[in-house]
Amino acid sequence: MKSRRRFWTVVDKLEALIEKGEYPVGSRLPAERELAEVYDVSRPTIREAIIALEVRGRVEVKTGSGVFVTDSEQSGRLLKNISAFELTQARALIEAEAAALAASTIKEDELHALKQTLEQMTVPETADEADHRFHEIIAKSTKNSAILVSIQNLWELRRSRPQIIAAYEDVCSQGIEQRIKEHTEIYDAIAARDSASARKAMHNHFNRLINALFDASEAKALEEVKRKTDETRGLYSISHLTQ
Amino acid sequence: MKSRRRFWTVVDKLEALIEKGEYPVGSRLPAERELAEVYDVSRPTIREAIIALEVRGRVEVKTGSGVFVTDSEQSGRLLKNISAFELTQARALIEAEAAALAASTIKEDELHALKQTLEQMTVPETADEADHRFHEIIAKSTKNSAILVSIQNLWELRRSRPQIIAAYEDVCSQGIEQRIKEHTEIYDAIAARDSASARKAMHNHFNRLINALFDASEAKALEEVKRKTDETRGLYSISHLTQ
DNA sequence: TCAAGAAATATACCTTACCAATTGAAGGGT
DNA sequence: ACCCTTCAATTGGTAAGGTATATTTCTTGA
Repeated sequence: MKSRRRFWTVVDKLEALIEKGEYPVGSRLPAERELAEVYDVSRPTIREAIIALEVRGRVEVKTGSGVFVTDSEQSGRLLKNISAFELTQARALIEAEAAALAASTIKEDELHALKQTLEQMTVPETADEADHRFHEIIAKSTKNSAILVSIQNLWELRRSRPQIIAAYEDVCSQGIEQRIKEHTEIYDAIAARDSASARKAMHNHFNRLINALFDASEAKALEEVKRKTDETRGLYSISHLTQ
Repeated sequence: MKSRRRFWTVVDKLEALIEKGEYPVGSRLPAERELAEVYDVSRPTIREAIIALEVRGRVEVKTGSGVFVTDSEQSGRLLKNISAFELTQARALIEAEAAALAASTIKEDELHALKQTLEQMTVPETADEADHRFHEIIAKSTKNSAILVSIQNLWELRRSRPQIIAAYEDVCSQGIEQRIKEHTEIYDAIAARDSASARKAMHNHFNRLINALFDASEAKALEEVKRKTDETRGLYSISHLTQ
């Protein structure tokens, strides 16, 4: 039941070579016919593999000239090294602005849906999902798809990185009333169409999260690590950005 | 200088049909040979197009059975409908916060590199590239990878959507001195480690861009369209968000 | 009648072989 | 020194046909 299509194996091999630095950024890959011979497949199969790499953004094909390694695999590398602190800070900045914007663009039905998530947040089973929906409704209420996808991307990041999931799990379970209180403050500000307060409330929400993350990591850390953490706490704080 | 490879046009057409609902989620596409006949290309070309769609996650190929439309084209659908206004507003909000953050996290060498881009901006040939680097250096200066990738994603969006490219081209060419002045104000604020001013300067920069975009679209629009544009101008304005 | 197995069919998979279009460099003429 | 032509290398694209796999249809036996 193997039977992966042949070009995928070629894609994997070429991608590995690019990763390894065998084909540096900007360099040209061997000609189609050479690759066909090396990997013992036909030329169309090589073409398919190269198209897959092209769609993935790893290479660029120049007609009559050759296939060249693209620069872009940097962002993929970046994604792997994002910490929970960075993610939270980014969400704080972006979602605070989204909340401020939403305060003036949100519609009644969205406001109603937002209030409903607050109620769902009191039930432990649906709390996490409600949290997600709460932030997503605000993002959608901005009526700006670019902001929405930015926030969705960050959420996806949180969902997909194991280390970040672990970090959040420690934090979310504790302080349920606090969590609801913060979300309620955000809701109230948006419902009152108060952009500045909405921004502040969202900042406050995430600032508490960041500090909770630090506390959690502190609890786990050894003494010498603890000292380092304190030093960098200031770097990821957002409290000084509010006014 | 057209000469896009043939399979891309097939990809576009198939994607459009999927988008349109001609091929609903879960349904099977016509056979290779049929598609080859319909679009008047060879079967390998059809195969290439399908592989591109597969890598993009739009379809799934089942050997011996057919190629089926995949469910998860949601976010891809969103990306297609982002207007230049939305993109600019999103950049305004996010990059303004990035600038505010960078004002307290930027290092001397980054500040130096930032100043260099200002000089390159005076040369028309390198102005656009310098613009890009200017914003990228600020993003990197935040020392937050999540913010960096968010900003990079938005830039990639600007680079890849033809309609957005067109909209920006009309605007960027005009008012070079103004553009440099705005960037200089941003630089000065960051160099002075003044977060609030940096945010304000970045807001100002993008706010001018948004209005220029509206003016450009107004110039092209007919009378009745013009009226509508005026009505929605308030929706994408960010001036009310600054303090 | 119905269910299980076998054959036929439809489909994607992969290859070989060929020609066309584009690029870039080498070479020659001014 | 410069420009133009030519030519080799490369990718772009096509045609035709055999292979492997999945699905459907048909046969056959209980």
